[in-house]
Amino acid sequence: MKKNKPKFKQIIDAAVEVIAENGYHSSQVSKIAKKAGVADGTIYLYFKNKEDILVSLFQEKMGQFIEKIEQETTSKQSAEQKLFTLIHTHFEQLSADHHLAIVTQLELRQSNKELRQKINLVLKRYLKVIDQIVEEGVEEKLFRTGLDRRLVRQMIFGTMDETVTNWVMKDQRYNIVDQAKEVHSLIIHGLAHNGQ
Amino acid sequence: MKKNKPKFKQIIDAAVEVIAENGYHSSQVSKIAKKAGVADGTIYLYFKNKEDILVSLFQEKMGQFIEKIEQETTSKQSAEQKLFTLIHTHFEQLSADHHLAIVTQLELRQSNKELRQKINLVLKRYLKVIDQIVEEGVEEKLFRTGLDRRLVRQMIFGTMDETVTNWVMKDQRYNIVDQAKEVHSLIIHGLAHNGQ
Amino acid sequence: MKKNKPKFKQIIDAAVEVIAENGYHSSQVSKIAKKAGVADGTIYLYFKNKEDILVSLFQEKMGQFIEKIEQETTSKQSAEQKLFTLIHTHFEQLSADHHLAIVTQLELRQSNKELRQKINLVLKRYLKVIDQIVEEGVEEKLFRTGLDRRLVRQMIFGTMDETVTNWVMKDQRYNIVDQAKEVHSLIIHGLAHNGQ
Amino acid sequence: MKKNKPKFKQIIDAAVEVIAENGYHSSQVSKIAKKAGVADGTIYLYFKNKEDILVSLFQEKMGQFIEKIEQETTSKQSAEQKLFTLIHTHFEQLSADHHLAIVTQLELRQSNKELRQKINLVLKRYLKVIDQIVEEGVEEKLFRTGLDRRLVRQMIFGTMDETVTNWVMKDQRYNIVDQAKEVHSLIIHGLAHNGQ
DNA sequence: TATGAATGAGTCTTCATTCAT
DNA sequence: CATGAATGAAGACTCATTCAT
Repeated sequence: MKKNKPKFKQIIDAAVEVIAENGYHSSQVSKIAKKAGVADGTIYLYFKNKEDILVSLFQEKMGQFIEKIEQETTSKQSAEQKLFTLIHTHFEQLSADHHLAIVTQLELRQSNKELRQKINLVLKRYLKVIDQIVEEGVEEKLFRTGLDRRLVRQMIFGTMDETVTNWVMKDQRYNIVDQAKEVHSLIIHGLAHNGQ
Repeated sequence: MKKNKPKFKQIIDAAVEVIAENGYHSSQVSKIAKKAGVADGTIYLYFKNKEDILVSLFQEKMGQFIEKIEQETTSKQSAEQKLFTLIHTHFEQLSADHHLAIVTQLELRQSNKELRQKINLVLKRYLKVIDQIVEEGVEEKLFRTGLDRRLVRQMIFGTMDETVTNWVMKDQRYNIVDQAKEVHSLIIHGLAHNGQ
Repeated sequence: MKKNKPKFKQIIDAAVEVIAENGYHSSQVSKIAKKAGVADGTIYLYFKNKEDILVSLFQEKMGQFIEKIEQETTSKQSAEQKLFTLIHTHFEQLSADHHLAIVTQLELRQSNKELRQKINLVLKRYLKVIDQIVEEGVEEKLFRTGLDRRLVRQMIFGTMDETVTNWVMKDQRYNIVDQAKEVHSLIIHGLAHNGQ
Repeated sequence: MKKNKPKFKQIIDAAVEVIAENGYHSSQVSKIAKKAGVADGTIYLYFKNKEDILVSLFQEKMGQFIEKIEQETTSKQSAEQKLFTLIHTHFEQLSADHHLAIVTQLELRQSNKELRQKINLVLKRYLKVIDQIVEEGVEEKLFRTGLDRRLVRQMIFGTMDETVTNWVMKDQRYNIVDQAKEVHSLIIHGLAHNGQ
């Protein structure tokens, strides 16, 4: 598994395309191989099995995804700005890669429990970023004290995830990046009147 | 499809059990038939095909699920109370049926796009309940004006859904009903200080 | 197996219709029962099994078919006239019952060897009629001597059968009865010049 | 479908054997694969589906069959000799391959309408050969004028086909090639006295 | 006699994976 | 490293037949 070989990335990129275009269950190894321009057998020189393609795909793509979010957020001053940047960058990146959006929001969820747990492992790094921003917010006295960290994380991630999934299922017909501000506001202030 | 025949429900209940215990991909029709105590062929007297079992399962179980929530919420006075009741009843019902929780949060998501769209059709009724509560909240001046209804709905549903999914993936080791109050608070007030 | 019960004929008539309309392989017992207006199980009070419906169908319908041919031919004087009448009546009867034509020429041939041998048993009576006409023709010195009886029978039956089959496969678009004269002539005189 | 691969022919030959020995309806794909010495899945590298095996079988075998008849007949001078050669070669070839005789005369007729139409397409080439011989016979003034070409073709093909089928159903217990002369005579002269 | 709900044996086809070249 | 032909396990679905009512 030499991850710096061009063929490794070639195959992963082919997999994203094939899965986005055909759906998870119609994405046979042979189809991915064909799109990547290699023989079926070659896949198995770079990946242990089919599931390993998917795990690697997620690691590779989500790795970059999270890295970008880390970069963008650390440069911001306040927790509030950081949270906005996180939401904005999250939406922006998936908006920029339609294939990836389909794959992460819809197709990859059709995998079995085992694969999903490996995916969650990758996501942990993202959740930590969220946790830290929340921590900072509390320290800055921007956020309430006594917040259940896990629930907060679930609200933030759940809201963004549901928002992106709905956008994908509506065939990405509107601009999701535009909604970052409002989502941010909802998370910060909730539904109630500011004054309350 | 004779939905009032006892065998119809027998098979659906067997399907919930089998899928929860074995996972979606290891749930062969023959396994469901065996658990239901009928012959394989009998399944096809009550369901068009395997996918139809899943769609019917979701319709049947979610129908009851949503009905319960509708009942519980309408009796409450304020939008705030209604929202709390919705969250509480949502958690309570899934908490009471561990198998169903696994099936709806994890296994049913492994279905293809087509099935998921049928599932979304059923969910629409639930989303309407949420929408109406939000509407009432705005009218009562409890909630802010100018809220993007779709985003609000996605925050509410996404937060609950993510919360339940995390609970299921943690093997339901803690009491999720206890969290209804905090989730409700997060949705109403967001992260910011009340005083802001 | 009380063959004079009306239901017996009811089922056979339904079978002819169903097979003609749906083809042999799409003619399930349940479909025949429905068309006959009886329950599936009732079929088995009148027939041993599905194959028995087909054998009975052939016996019943071919019995009448052959009987008619026997009647028509015996009244004729010469072997030449008898042969013409046989061909004409053969064509006429199938022409008058399109469903039966489809069933005997196309659909019933899709049955297995065993069933086909039972069918041949029924046909024997017909072949005997042909044989006797040939015999008479030889005695009348109308036909050549030294004819191989079996081959002659095969020529006569084969020609008629192929002619009807072609007509059925061309969706019965022309009048086959009109061809009786020419077929008769071909069988009597063959291809050669009369004068030879 | 790589028709020049040896495995293609291997499977077709196995299919002929299996169908001749077990009958059409007891000829499972797995049985054919086993006889051909390949895995079940290998069948599907060379054939689209089970029906495609049968169509290909008929095309392959009948192609050779007709080609041989074309070769043998063209070298003959008169239409009369050509017709004899056609009948003789027809009988000879099926006589030489007992399995093929069973398959073409009995088993392949158990296929559905769709398949039979594909088979008829292959047969068209054969019927054209017959038509041309008849045409030549008329030009040579050997045959009568005013003959209905289609009926003549049906007499010739029907007689041969019925003759072969009877021989196969009698378990090929006599020598059919010996009958070519008499069949030829019947077709040329019919039943009537030469002198008429 | 008549019903029709229930049975369960039987089979084609797919596709991830291997391995000889 | 790369190939791609070959493998073979696995499963949804049909439908003739039965039998309790």
